[in-house]
Amino acid sequence: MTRTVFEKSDVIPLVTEVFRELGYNGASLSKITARTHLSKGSLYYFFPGGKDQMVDEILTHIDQWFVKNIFEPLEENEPREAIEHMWREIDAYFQSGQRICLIGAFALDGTRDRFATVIRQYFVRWIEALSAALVQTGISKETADQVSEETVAGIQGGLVVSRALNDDSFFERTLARLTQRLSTSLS
Amino acid sequence: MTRTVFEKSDVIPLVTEVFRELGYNGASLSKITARTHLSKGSLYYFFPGGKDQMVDEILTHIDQWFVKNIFEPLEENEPREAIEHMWREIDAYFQSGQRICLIGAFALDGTRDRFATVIRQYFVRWIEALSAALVQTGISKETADQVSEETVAGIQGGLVVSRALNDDSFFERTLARLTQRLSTSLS
DNA sequence: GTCTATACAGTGATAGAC
DNA sequence: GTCTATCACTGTATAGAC
Repeated sequence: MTRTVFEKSDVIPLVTEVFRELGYNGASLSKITARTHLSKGSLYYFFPGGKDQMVDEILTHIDQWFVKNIFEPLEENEPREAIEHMWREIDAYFQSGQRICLIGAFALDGTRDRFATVIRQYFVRWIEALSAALVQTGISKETADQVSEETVAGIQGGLVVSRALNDDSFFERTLARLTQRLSTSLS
Repeated sequence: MTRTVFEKSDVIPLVTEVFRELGYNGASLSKITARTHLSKGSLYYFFPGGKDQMVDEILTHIDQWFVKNIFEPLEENEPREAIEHMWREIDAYFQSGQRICLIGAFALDGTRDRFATVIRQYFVRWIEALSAALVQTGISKETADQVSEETVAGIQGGLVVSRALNDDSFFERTLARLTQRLSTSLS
């Protein structure tokens, strides 16, 4: 009889995937226990506040990942390099379109209002960080804002349609088009 | 004591808005009864198959609307005119971003697998109809396909981010950018 | 075509043993 | 930090009166 002992840092990624696949309401406690192999007791040990606390921590966790791996590099590093880095990270993170953006999905859901601040901040910071990097390369603030909005929305749209078609290549093509548009606006 | 009597054609739009706001799992029968002022009994009279039948008919209803108002015009009318017509209809349909695309939202949800065929077909036909119209204007099939994919994904992304930011103007700007891109590729 | 009453499974949450 | 047992409640669905 094996007995696995977890810490919270192990649990969050597990629970995240359940919400990503099933959405807020679809991810019932029994579904979560089934897929994580953690009992309700254990789940409530880690998250006394229940599902709301789970989602709160999940969103914070995702946000932190993006801050560290995408936003801060855009804000602090050499801009052209940081932008190339962003494309590689995004493709890897969304697993070429197989993985959706939980924050984007929650934005469409009735879930939005409950977590409005985190959801909003995530997109605001992404767009602003990208725009600031573009300005650094010498293009105008106006163009930079436009291109940034187009890029971030384009990624989200690529995820939606890629999943609707059940075709990863759609996301890949979307990423390729957006990358090219962005580098065109740089030169 | 007023007593309202409905037919199915009255009921579908009402129920649609509940699913649009709350998602498949969020739209419980009690929420639906509360917002439509129809009892469970009446709901099951119209949809004996329960929620699944509701969603089936809702998606078909939405699809038919798009076929009639967007896809067929693109396929049959003068292409430039049909494309301009599409932009106007899309802006009105999504109420400048206040209304989400239910089919897109379901694509992100665990709901996708249950209604995979309708969801897929909707996007396939939209992209193909738009591409065909573009080819009619004389541009190459390759470019037309690219621009069509970019446009349809862009609209979806605009809806996601607009709702995440709780800012209708984001959707309006997205539509404006996409319109311009599209007309640029025409000339 | 409307409704209420009812059945019964699944839900989120808690208590307490190990 | 793990688990099972149990709670009140909400979920979908059905039956039958009007």
